Amino acid sequence: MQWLPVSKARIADSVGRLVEIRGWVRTRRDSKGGFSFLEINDGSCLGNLQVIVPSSLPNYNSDVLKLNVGASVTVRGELKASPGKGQATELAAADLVVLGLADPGGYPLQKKGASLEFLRSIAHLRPRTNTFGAVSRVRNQVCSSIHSFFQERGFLYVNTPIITASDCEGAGQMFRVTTLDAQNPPRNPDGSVDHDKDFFGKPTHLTVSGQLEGEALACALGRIYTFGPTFRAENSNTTRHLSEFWMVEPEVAFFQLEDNMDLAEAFLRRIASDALNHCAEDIQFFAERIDPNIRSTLLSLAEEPFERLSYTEAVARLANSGEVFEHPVKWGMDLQSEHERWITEKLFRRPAIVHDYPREIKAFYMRLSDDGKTVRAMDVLAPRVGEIIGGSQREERLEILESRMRECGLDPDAYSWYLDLRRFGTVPHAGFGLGLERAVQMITGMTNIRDVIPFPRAPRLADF
RNA sequence: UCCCCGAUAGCUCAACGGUAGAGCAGCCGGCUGUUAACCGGCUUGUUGUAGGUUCGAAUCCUACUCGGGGAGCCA
Repeated sequence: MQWLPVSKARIADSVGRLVEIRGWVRTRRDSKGGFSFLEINDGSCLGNLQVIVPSSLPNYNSDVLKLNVGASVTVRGELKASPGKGQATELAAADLVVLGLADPGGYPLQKKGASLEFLRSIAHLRPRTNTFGAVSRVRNQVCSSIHSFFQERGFLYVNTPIITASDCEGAGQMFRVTTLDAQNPPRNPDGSVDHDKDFFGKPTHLTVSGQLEGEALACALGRIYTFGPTFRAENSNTTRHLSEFWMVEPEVAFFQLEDNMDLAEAFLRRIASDALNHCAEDIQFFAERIDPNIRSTLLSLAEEPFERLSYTEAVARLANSGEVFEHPVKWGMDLQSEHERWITEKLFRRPAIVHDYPREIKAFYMRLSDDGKTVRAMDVLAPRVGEIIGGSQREERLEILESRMRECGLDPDAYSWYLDLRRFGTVPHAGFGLGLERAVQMITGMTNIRDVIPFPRAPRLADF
């Protein structure tokens, strides 16, 4: 007798098979006609398998009638075509074993819907809900698509360090990594902390980006991508920020900004179409329960080209929009959320790539354009989610890169290994970063980023 | 970090300053190839915490804690 996942047991082709099902009870309905209905979910798909348990089973009264939401069971029997509506198949139970009961007095998940806020407080149990199951399966599909997309294009999956000593990448506050005694650290004669006594002999932090190391690898291997955890110690409390999140960072030698934009667009397109093709049942669930427009959003994402416009064009469109913005628009300022939303949600109603930003508001490593005013940066903006990808063509000219560092208040000597990439065999190259959780938000329609990662980390939030 | 909103039964929510309620879950009974099953009955409370105003506070005021939304920072 074969152990079959619910996803397989639910398809009509499985009728007639003798199978074993292992999972958790979602609901029980008793019939005085001499049997009970159980619905079993095992996480393999959104739908449950209906099980018909006859009262003739020896443990019907002692076990089956005690089954509540959340109980774990194994059931054996024959899969039959279901005469009822809502499912193609059902399992005629010949044998049922209870692995663990779930006392309804203490088990917080019952048949009535619970709020997402409440589910956040029971992060260890919310994977058992329809919503979080669907999110988890879509998140898995997105991860799979990421690897497939790059592997098919000859990218090497590389791993960059989690612990980093480059502590001034300009990408936000960092978490310190240390083995020093916080109460009583070793000190220099002048009273400052003696970092030479620390584990690595210098201050170290959790990475905020693998980009700089990724550039080193791309400038040897050609096309690479990283996919790993990233840490930001910013005290930001929003529906689209996490302190610990997963980021994908491709980096490609000999790429210019236009190539980079093409790559980013094809990448997001692939993620959307894979979700539509491989997670249809879950997407349908999101359309019914989370965001009624999610399907058309994904179809448009998968099929229609993104809008592209320069920062200068964007500023002009905003200035002439007739819209009253809280932050007045003028060239040189960074685009605010309200501006990004207007561009993606009002002007185009789909993703847009804004490129060639003023040098003053972008990072030192972005390539300076001939106009001297802008750098070859790009942001992919998505409706509702905001900036989902940020990237640029990198500055490959040594002297200009050094002067840009000084301009940004950084000491070039601290980046000597990074500058070596320009000193020896420098090449044009470009790359970008995609926030995995924001991608999952875009695909699912989930509005709070804390609901698309199993155990979210945010300021004052490190439970479980 | 700033602004706004909120906290009532296990969950989702109601209750004009005047005895704290409903649905779901649970328990008992009925009915039924059922589909968040259905029908009847029963049970469920330190109204987030601490103070204050008042004859009387879930309701008004203050502080705190926690949560949500928005802003900034960004992916």
